[in-house]
Amino acid sequence: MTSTDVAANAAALRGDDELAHTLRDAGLKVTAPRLAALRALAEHPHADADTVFRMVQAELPTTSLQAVYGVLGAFADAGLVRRIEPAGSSARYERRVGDNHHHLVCRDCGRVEDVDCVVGESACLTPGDTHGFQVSEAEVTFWGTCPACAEAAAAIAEPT
Amino acid sequence: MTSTDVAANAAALRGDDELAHTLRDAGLKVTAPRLAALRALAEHPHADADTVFRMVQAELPTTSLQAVYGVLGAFADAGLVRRIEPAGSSARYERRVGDNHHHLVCRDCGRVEDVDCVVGESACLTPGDTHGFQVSEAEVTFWGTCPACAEAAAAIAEPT
DNA sequence: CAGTTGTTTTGAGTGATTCAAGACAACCAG
DNA sequence: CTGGTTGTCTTGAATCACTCAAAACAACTG
Repeated sequence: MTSTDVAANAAALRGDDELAHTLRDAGLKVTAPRLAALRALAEHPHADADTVFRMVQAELPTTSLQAVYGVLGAFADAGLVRRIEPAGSSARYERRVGDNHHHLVCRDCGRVEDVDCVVGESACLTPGDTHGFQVSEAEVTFWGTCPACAEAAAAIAEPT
Repeated sequence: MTSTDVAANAAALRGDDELAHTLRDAGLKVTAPRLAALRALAEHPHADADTVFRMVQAELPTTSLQAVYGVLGAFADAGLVRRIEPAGSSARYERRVGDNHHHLVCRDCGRVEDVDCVVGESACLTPGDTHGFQVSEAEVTFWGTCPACAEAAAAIAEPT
């Protein structure tokens, strides 16, 4: 192990310390796959299970896909991550939780970006007729085309 | 066939006439499974593919599930129905299309109800930061508990 | 009424996710 | 620092919603 490796490792451990606290505070045991999953979600804020799996596997090659599903499920149950399921893509997980933010989804490539609520929350949160439902949350998804896909579409429509 | 059957049949045919127009106007051929699917959607305004399948099958026993998927896909492509995919349930189809209305979904049983947009459409439709996306649509889903599930939960929490 | 085009049937396949059982590891008490 | 308990991970298999493809069939056009 070189000295840079040592430094990188120390930094990773320092980061892991914080992540470990996050896990313990949520009442979850601290394990390597969980720390790796949290790190993966920090790097890819709207990753799907397979993306998390590949990133975890990169450092812990024995990790199974089912373990990742288990980890993500436990995180979601503990309120540590939020699970979103945009129509047409597989489920995505994000650590930004507890604030009422919404999503912008690309119809072509499925890319997801966060957007903050534009109008006041209370207006967003209250439908006119609740049909007797006890409404607990309003989820807003903006559908559109991301810059990359818009460019790609333009290139096809009008080739040079 | 009794006289009431004749009357019912005539009414059904009159109804089918309207449905046939709907299909033709959308550029689709008129077939028995399609008429049956439209009728199923009129009766169950947020039915999933399997529900439509069972209803179509009740009057056309030879109809296959794949035919229903084909029919619903053709309807969606033609803009005749809107396909919604609430997280955690299978895709649902509704004939109410073209107006910007939203949905109320029960977290427990998946029941879906329509709600009209509360705040002005334009406010709903514009996120603060679009991240360069060309935004075309805003989809709002209200999550909550339907009256039946709320009652069931109360009964479990506080048994007599 | 025959031809063309689009639809339906039949049969198989896929991808995301879940279930179950046993091996294993983290955390607590001693 | 060690053993027991509890929760987590591995392995292997199964499910569900949905899609694909080819051939049989039926709706509309002329």
